Amino acid sequence: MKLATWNVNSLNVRLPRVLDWLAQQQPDVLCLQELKLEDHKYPRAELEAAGYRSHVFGQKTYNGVAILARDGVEVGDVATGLAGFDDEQKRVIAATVDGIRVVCAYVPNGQAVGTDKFDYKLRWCAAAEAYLRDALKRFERLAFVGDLNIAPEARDVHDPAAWEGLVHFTPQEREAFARWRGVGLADCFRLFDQPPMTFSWWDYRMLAFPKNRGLRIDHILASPALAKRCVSCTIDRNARKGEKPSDHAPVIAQFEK
DNA sequence: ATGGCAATGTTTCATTGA
Repeated sequence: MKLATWNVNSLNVRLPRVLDWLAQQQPDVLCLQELKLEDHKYPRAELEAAGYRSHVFGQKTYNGVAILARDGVEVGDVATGLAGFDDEQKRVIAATVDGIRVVCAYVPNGQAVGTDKFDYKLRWCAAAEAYLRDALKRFERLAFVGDLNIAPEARDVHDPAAWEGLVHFTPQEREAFARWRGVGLADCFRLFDQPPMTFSWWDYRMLAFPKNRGLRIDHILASPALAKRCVSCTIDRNARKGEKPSDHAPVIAQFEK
């Protein structure tokens, strides 16, 4: 199964690029974040015409997530939000897809250390940990994917010295990511040799993309039973090129049966 | 060879993102 995740930074704006990308990559499952639209404005018909069925948890202006599955791929048990964590922001949708529990998440940005938003991010990450611990008891094959908004290690940051202590690369956030790994999830990208300086997000400003000044903050994490079936994990930086790109690139993992 | 913020709504600026 080919599984991908992509923060599209407005599906309204990005739809043509998403359709192109689906035609080119033909994933079995695509998890989207930052739809920035309500469910009734979701371009369901266009995506169905492209051969994908969608499960959507949308929100106006901010957030919003979806799981798309190629026609013929079985999807069941759709759930939204983090059970037990009261959250007005639409950041999580989960579904069982072809026997794999897929949790599609848009982790809060956190703005800056010391702000309410940073506290919310840390509380959110702790709630996600509890959610994942419970999910791992119920689903042998589990994938936790999305814009997790944390660069887990120095090699995931173009300039770790400059970023140390800044949001996305604070010790507290790295610890939160480590705890997700601690419940039994593997970072699929690091199961393989990777080119150095591979990132999934680049600022729109300051020539960040051409200079490759990015962060690896989009991830596919897998339970032990799923990780051992992972045969590749890559980031498609080509999707960051050209006209009107998202500031994030898709992460793609392939799992054998 | 990439390109020098982008998207949204509160809309001609403010807010948010990362």
